[in-house]
Amino acid sequence: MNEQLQPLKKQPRAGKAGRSGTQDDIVYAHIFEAILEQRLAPGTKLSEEALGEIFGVSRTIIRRALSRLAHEGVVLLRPNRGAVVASPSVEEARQVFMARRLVERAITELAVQHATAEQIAELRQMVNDERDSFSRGDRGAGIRLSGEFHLKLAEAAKNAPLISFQRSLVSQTSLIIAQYESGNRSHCSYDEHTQLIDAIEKRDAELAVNLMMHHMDHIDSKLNLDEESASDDLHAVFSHLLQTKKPGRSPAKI
Amino acid sequence: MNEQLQPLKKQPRAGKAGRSGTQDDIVYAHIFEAILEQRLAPGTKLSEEALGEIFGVSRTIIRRALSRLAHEGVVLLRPNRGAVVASPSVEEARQVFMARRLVERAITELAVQHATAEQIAELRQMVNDERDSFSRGDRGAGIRLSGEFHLKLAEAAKNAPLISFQRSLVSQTSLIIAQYESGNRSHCSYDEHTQLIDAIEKRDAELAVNLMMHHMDHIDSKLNLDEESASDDLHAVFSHLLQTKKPGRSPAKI
DNA sequence: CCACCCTCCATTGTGTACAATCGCAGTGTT
DNA sequence: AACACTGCGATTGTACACAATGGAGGGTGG
Repeated sequence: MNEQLQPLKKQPRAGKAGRSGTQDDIVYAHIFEAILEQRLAPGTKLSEEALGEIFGVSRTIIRRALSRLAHEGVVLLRPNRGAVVASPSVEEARQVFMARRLVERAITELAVQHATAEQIAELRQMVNDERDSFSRGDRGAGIRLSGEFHLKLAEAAKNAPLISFQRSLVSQTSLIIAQYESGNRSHCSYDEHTQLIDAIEKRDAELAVNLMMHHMDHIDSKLNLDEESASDDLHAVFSHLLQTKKPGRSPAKI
Repeated sequence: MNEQLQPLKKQPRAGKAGRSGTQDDIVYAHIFEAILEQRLAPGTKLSEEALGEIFGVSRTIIRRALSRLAHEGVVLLRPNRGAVVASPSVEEARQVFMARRLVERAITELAVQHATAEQIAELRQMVNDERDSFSRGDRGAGIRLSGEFHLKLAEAAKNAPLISFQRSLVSQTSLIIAQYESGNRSHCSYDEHTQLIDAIEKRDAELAVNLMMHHMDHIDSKLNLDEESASDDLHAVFSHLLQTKKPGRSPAKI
């Protein structure tokens, strides 16, 4: 319980996910990354004091980071009860995916119009990084980089509200993938990302949109969202305990 | 400087925009409403201490409310410099409107599928309130209610991420309308809202979407987004002071 | 007279103490 | 034995004190 990172007071940019300036960004990034890499399982309680001790900052900072994570839907903030890692239900996952299809289509069309050569180069670089991560077997980094690819694409679309929305959707998607992805398959084949970049570079809007939609299909076909897997329905979860002897109210309380 | 609202400690729901429980919601709602009603002009500085004194709470609460407003794009939060009422540029306004078209189309289609009779009744009630506000000449309340109508519609679409995004877009749109709307015309003709509800009730998706798109057209056609109106360009703003005698640099300081 | 710098003040950023709240366990009652 | 109630412990919610930053104004030197 006494371990603590270096106070991270002003180190310009720390380890892996260390972003720009302020402390909350660092805390935010570290927690987010831990969630994506499944070092923090859905439902895990995120105590302010414990986190504060770990990162060497006060609860004030932690609180801001948690608030931001909650706003993006990665963390659930229950009043007076503290924060837990969100555990999206199948229904919530469906809603996120529906919204993403909508946004990704628009983003793709806009990116075809506005992406600069420089941005396209950056996108290619990101795909490389992503491939490296997967070949190293670093699944968490792979999921994260794959998300950052889609976020970068949103930036190429040059529409601030869409970028902000996409950030939230990508975060939640990453969490959903971490939670629901079946087996060990690489979830976001970088090959599709490459093809997509090619289409954008050729300014072929129709092709790019088609590729993106197929990409979306692939992503959610790899998830076990089809009625099975972890359910919120207590009856379903404990159905093996339910004896079908009498249809009375006996199983009502576990 | 000494005036202060009643401490608003635990009054279940105060005045006009008083929402659910906690204090930040109240502060948030009051500031937001003040911005919409143009009692707070774009660019106005929002000092934490001053607001804290006005609402009778500590800076902590104010800070949270401001942070939330900033996240919705209604307030601009400059590090170490404090918060100001956002003053969206023409370009930003365009981006918001583009995103709104996208979202409203999806919301309309989903609402046609999922809206319950009860929700439709609520929507009709909101249109009535909106009409009342405008006939009373209460422009601020009108803009706000009109926004809430679109938000209610989003709720009928039953997609949490879309609702959240729509909330942010509606907030920003309201600010833009307050800032750019030409003259005294009612900006969001409740008539169009009524027609839209009718189409949704008849489950006519195509008609509903068409009406919504026309509605969007109307809204931004009423705005002076076409290069003119309140500009960021100081030279343009103060052009009436510029004497065309000499093209020297004399007018550089007012 | 203008430009630069330096000090001071106002305001925000952060840490921490105290208060309020919730969940849980122990106890008593039916 | 099961339920309800009450007190306790732990954790979050709020306020406030102090530190740090940025801007404005005055002063000095060129």
